[in-house]
Amino acid sequence: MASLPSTLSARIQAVAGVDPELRPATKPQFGHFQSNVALRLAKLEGKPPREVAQRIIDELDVADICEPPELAGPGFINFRLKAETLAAEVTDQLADPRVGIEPAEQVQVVVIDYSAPNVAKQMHVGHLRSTIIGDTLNRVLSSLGHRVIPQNHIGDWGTQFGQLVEQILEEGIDPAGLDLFSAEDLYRRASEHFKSDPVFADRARKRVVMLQSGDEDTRKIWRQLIEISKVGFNEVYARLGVKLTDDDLAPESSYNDDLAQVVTDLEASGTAVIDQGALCVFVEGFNSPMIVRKTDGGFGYSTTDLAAIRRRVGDLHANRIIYVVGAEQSFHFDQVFAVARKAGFLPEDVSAEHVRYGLVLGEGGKRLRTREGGTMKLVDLLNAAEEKAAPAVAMAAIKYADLSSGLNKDYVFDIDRMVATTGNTGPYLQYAHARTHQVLRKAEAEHIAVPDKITVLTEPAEQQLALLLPRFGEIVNEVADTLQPHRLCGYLHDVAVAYSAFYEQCPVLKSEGEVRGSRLALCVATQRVLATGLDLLGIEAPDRM
RNA sequence: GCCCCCGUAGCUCAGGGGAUAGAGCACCGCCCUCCGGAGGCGGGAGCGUAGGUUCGAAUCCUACCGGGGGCGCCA
Repeated sequence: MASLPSTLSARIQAVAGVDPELRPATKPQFGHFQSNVALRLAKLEGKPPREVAQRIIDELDVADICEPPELAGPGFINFRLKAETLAAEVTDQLADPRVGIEPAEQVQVVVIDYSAPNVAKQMHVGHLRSTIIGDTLNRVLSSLGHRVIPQNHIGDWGTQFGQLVEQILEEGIDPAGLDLFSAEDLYRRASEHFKSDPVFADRARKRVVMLQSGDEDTRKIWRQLIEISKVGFNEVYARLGVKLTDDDLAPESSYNDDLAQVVTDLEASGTAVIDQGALCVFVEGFNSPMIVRKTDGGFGYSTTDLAAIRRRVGDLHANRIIYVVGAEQSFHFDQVFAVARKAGFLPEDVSAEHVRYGLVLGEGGKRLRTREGGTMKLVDLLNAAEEKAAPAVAMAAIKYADLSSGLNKDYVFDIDRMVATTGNTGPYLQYAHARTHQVLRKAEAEHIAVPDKITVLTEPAEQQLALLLPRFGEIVNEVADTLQPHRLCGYLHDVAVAYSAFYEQCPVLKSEGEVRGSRLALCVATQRVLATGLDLLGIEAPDRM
């Protein structure tokens, strides 16, 4: 079924001949929708804009869905929907089990790479962004019917594990008894030991080789470190309510066996060449090559990422691959994608997108780094939030604070602002949702039936709300296309504001007859949009707070 | 040096070429005999600079200034 705006848009286009660029009105006094088509046509036709607009209005036949269009300002055409048209639109949405989210015409397999914490280290605030942005994209794309395959690319490989294992052996620690707190302390000790003691450093390097060559004792300790890390990660995922499970783990180490083949293929095809001792891929437009095999014969993370792309395309059959990784990796991913295209690992019909989010900055806009002492563990943030509010509300505050601003911008970390429960926040949306339930609960207690139709929309506050609700599906599509969750946040905030205004200005239970019934139905419609929208953001929508 | 991102209110942020640039926080003043005040209403204050494209620019282009990030063997 064509949406109302698209129907209206088509009618205007039939008369004007071009896309009317129908937009929601910028102000209530301009009606519900506006078009600037006359302003653009005026130049072509060599006539005054208002004259062009008037001609369009005269020829336009929209009397069945709109009040008479109005000519305004320099040549805008303003449209005000008939109340019954608006009511029918919301009623349709009310009857739709999907709340207006239209299933995608082309179902895709979408791989989303997100979270990616490091083994034997606690997650920090930077992981928060990747985790919850990825979780939201997962939910949004899934809601449209796409098959989403999360990939949690945990850091379980590399030279640091030689240091860790060696330190464990030296201290005689049972790694199974560690948790992420003590593992991170161990990590620090191992790192310092490595720098200060050449003998230890040498043993650590040899231990890396043992790990890589599959020495069983070394592998056993390594596996235990991974196990205790998974426990820690899963605790955080559970608290955050994100959907990641152990089934989604795609650790770096899982690509080890593919790396040699990747490199062999690159070399065989002539894509990679030896330069200064290292095997490199040069791609036009990049001022440095990608090193796929180091001079010492080892592989770096670029090679791992190429192997991951191959698996995602070849085994997982991805149509779209999304990486939720910090903006500082932009060059890396641009290069990985370019090399993968050049090597034929990434076919033209598979898209690869880097959802880059800004750095987490501390006070004063300085980069927040563990080494600088400005340590903020993710669990500390969660704990701080839960000191101020119940868990569901605290998580809503944190998630919304993170999701509601644009991604491609550095991010000033302010714990007090993040856990605020007033203003444009997650709790505000939850509160609006709880208020819809409050009204409906009372209606039920008083045995007042809730109709399944919106019939009366006379008050401006009712109309504003009714105008907003049916846009839900369109907004979800926008998020799926642009991968910008903050658009959904902004929309839901608008809905919550509109509901608050409605709530203040339009008594529901105190009104009577058809008006009361219609307003109750509007409460249900609002409740469903807020609950569904919050769910897409991974935010709980309690019935009461 | 080269490349990328970002400069909007005191602070943190929205603004898909269109009408008088919007929120929140903070500050000031109001609103509970009225379905829950985690709320609502009102107030002051802003597009880094200079050009250009356009009927129209916060938005597109160029230069400059300022901040951040990145640039062959860490991941």
